[in-house]
Amino acid sequence: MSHNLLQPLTPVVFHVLLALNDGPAHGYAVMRAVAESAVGEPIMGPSTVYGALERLSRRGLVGVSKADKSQRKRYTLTPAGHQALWAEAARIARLAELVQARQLVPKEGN
Amino acid sequence: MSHNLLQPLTPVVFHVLLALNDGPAHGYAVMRAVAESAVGEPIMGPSTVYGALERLSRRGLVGVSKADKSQRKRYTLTPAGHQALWAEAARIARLAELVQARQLVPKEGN
DNA sequence: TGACGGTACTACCGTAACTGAAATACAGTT
DNA sequence: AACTGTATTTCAGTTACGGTAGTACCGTCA
Repeated sequence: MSHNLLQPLTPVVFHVLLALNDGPAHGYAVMRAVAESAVGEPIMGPSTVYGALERLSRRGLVGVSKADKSQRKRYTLTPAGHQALWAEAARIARLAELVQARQLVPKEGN
Repeated sequence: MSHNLLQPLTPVVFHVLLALNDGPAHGYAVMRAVAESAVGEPIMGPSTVYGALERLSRRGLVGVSKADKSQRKRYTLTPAGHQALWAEAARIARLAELVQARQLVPKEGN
């Protein structure tokens, strides 16, 4: 088993993997999905998302393939990518408990 | 309401603020607290923690003062720091729900 | 047809953050 | 005096992030 050596994930990376967890997609679709799941967080422009996809593919967490004859690329979550996402999900769950336990989580409007 | 312009927090920063939430402390104590609350995440050495404290004080999220005649410095969470911590706690809670909703969160040992 | 808006991706580049390694300093013990 | 543990600093290297901007393709609607 052993760990993958990239934890914790940065926000972009997490949202990108989360998007791809719903199935393969091309970059632009990932961008939209990220924009949706990351409401409240600062907007992530193209370079941020595509940059993350690029880095992730270099590290083997996502696979890339030319979709059709168009300019599009199809990004897919690899097993390693799944694992990284799970690990991060677990981390987040742990942090959420921590935060609960200490009774942070205030209401909107401090 | 309005946002503070530094979100999301990086892991170090989050754990540091969390540590200081229990009350003022000096750097070394923060280091130990961080090591404790960040179990499972990669170990953060002195430069990481002190570096974060330094940046946080520059941004006014923590205040610094000389403790006594010793070399120690006393770090305190400012109101802005509290707010940032709350905001991050809220973000984490949101992510945890997201993760729940999508039924990530596997069991230990994948 | 030609302007326009939406889709889809790429390139460049500065800033800032993180982190390892190592050095310093002081206090108390042995 | 050597050693251990506390407490902090410095330095240097890498990487990620994110802005701005540019390319390209497609459909549509006047």
